[in-house]
Amino acid sequence: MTVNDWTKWQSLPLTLTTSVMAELLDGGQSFRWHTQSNGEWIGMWSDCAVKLARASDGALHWSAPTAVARRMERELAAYFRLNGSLAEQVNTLPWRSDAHLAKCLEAFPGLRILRQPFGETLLCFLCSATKQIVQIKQMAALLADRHGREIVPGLKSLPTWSELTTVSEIDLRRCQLGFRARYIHQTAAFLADHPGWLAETEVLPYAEAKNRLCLLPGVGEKIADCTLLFGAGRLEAFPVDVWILKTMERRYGLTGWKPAQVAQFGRAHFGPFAGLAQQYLFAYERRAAKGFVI
DNA sequence: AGGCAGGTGGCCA
DNA sequence: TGGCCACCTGCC
Repeated sequence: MTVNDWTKWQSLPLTLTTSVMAELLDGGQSFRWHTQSNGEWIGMWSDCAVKLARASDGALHWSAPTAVARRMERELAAYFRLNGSLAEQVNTLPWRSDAHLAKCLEAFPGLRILRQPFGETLLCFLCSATKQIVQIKQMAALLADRHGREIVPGLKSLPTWSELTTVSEIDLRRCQLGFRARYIHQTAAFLADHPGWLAETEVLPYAEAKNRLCLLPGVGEKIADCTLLFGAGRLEAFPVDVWILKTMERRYGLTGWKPAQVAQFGRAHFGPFAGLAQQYLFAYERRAAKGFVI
């Protein structure tokens, strides 16, 4: 395939620093973006593929395979949540009375929550248990390469849940999934037995949707919250992982609190966009761990 | 070179 | 309810 099979660059109404762009695309929300040697990013979701480039002034531009180009504008708007006002949502967060939050917001200007396909988000976060981002990305890439479908030559989608029902647990393990293979295999079987279950769950109110997701093998509170936050636009979801647990202890004094208590505190303290706050806190704490800030 | 990693489920008391 | 611990295995 040649460069002519991709559209010319078009403007995406987002302006980001290099590091916020990396945090957005590669900071643990999605595991399907990859940097290329020329600094461009290439990302995939559903049957979409898109390249992103950042101009020196921070403005983002996109290009897509001509085969999927016609609906990309709409797809991009949904994926990057371009219709909701980020500034408005950020402004409702309690940054006025929460100095640490204010610092996090300042450190990652423009960081937002993605709106990824529900089923894929569930799949990726089923892969995420006690794994780092690099490894989760590898699992996802292997799942796509071996069991997904070709979007355009050289780029493959993740398998759908229905496609996963035909994949044995052994073959899943060959995708470096380890003990997660069983969860994914069993979840695929459950979803095959319950047609429409996932689509219904996607549109349920937050608490009900979360309860239902937690019925799936391998899905607990954390993975359910991630799936709802990054894959269903439920910005009130407040996933609590080891990083957030550490942050809430270190910055908010919640020593000895259990994840469920911290989640409840998070939703109460940060409000209807708690998940957005979570992403800023998460990004900040990870950067701090790398030694860039304290 | 080994310990550890964006958790969960299933045991025990 | 609360506190272990096994579960896989490829990176830093």
